[in-house]
Amino acid sequence: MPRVSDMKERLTDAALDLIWHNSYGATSVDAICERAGAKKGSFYYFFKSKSELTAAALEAEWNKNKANMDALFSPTVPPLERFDRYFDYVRDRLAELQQACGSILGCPLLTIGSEVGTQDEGVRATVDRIWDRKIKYFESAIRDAHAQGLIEAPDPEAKAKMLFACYHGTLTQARIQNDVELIRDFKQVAMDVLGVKHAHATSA
Amino acid sequence: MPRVSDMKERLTDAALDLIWHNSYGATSVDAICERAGAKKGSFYYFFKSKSELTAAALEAEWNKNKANMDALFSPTVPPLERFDRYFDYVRDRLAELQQACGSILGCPLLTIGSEVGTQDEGVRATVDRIWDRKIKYFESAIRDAHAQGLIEAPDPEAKAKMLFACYHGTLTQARIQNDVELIRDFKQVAMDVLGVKHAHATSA
DNA sequence: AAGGTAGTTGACTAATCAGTCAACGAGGGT
DNA sequence: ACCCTCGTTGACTGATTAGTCAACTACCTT
Repeated sequence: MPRVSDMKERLTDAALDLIWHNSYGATSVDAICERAGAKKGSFYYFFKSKSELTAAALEAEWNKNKANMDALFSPTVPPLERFDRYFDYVRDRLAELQQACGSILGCPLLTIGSEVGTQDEGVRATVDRIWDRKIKYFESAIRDAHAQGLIEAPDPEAKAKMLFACYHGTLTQARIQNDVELIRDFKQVAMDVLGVKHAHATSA
Repeated sequence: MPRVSDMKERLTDAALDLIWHNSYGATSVDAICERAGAKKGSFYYFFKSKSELTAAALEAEWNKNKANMDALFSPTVPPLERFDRYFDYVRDRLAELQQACGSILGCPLLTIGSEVGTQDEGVRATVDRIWDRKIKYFESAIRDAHAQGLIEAPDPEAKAKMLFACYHGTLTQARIQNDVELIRDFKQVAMDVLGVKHAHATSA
């Protein structure tokens, strides 16, 4: 057996998978262990509770995705196009996962945050922290778009927050109705929320 | 003991309360019984499972709120004002509940739907059904606004769906961050999504 | 090659879970 | 006064839950 173990990562991967597919409450420590190929004792060697593992799993997921997000929201990309690329990317990824598991899964941050936010401050704070980091991509793109005169957005932070919330509402509706197309339709809504100037036709 | 019992209603009330405050997974049948002042046997006399009770609780909540929704979205009210009143109403109600329980609770439909949607088809279908009914209020207001030339919305159903999704995203963000003010800010976003014609200033 | 340490094991609690059941109670209809 | 039935009771089951623990293993350092 290797001196440096990959068990911690196997556990966070398994946890995020199961919680994202099902829910926090419906995912037992036993199930996580089974999927990770770990025994109970190993679990509690690395994490002192299911709650702490969940927070760790969310952070691990963030770290995995960060480089990707950096690329999608690269300042070299025209600001409004960054949103387009991001929304397309998420939709494609969720469609892929749907092929594999039958369900549109939405965003784990929202799903988990909404479920345990009022009961588990540790997980809630983690969701909040990562949420803020992701909003920064939106905020920066909005500020750039404003600077280029593409939109009128004197308060990029507020606008980013709102767009982020709307996007997650759409992802969640897609999860509940198991319909990926809502995410495609959102791209126009995003332009409306951003107030893209040359958009006269608000629907289409 | 009364021939006609109010136990069924006590159980649905207790269930919705607990599930809304916490979550479906974190709410046990025992806890529901305790709050309703019922014994286990009574519970399973009225409902054959926790899942069935949850669906019934959501329907009961809908029935309680329907008259109120009808009033808020009365055709006698100017269409865009209906949204204003509705958003204010929900914000006030959530702020009230926050006083009582310390948390912004968001919308139980989304919270429950997002949590159990992939695992419990009965509850998911119930959420979906009620969701559709509520969207009809939006749809009708949008159609009226379009007819009056206040907005450009050739597809009121799609627009209503999108606005509803955005609104629920905002409610959920408010729940996760325990911040009611997001709901106030949403009113401007709603106007953007609707594409209200005389809105040049998209933020402020 | 000796020992320390990072990691692993599986059996073990004690609590809680959803759901069952046979027996009981109190009205209302006749 | 009768029974019938709607509603109630609480003890029960068996599975599952999160979390504990002392013993064990294999590698790395020295």
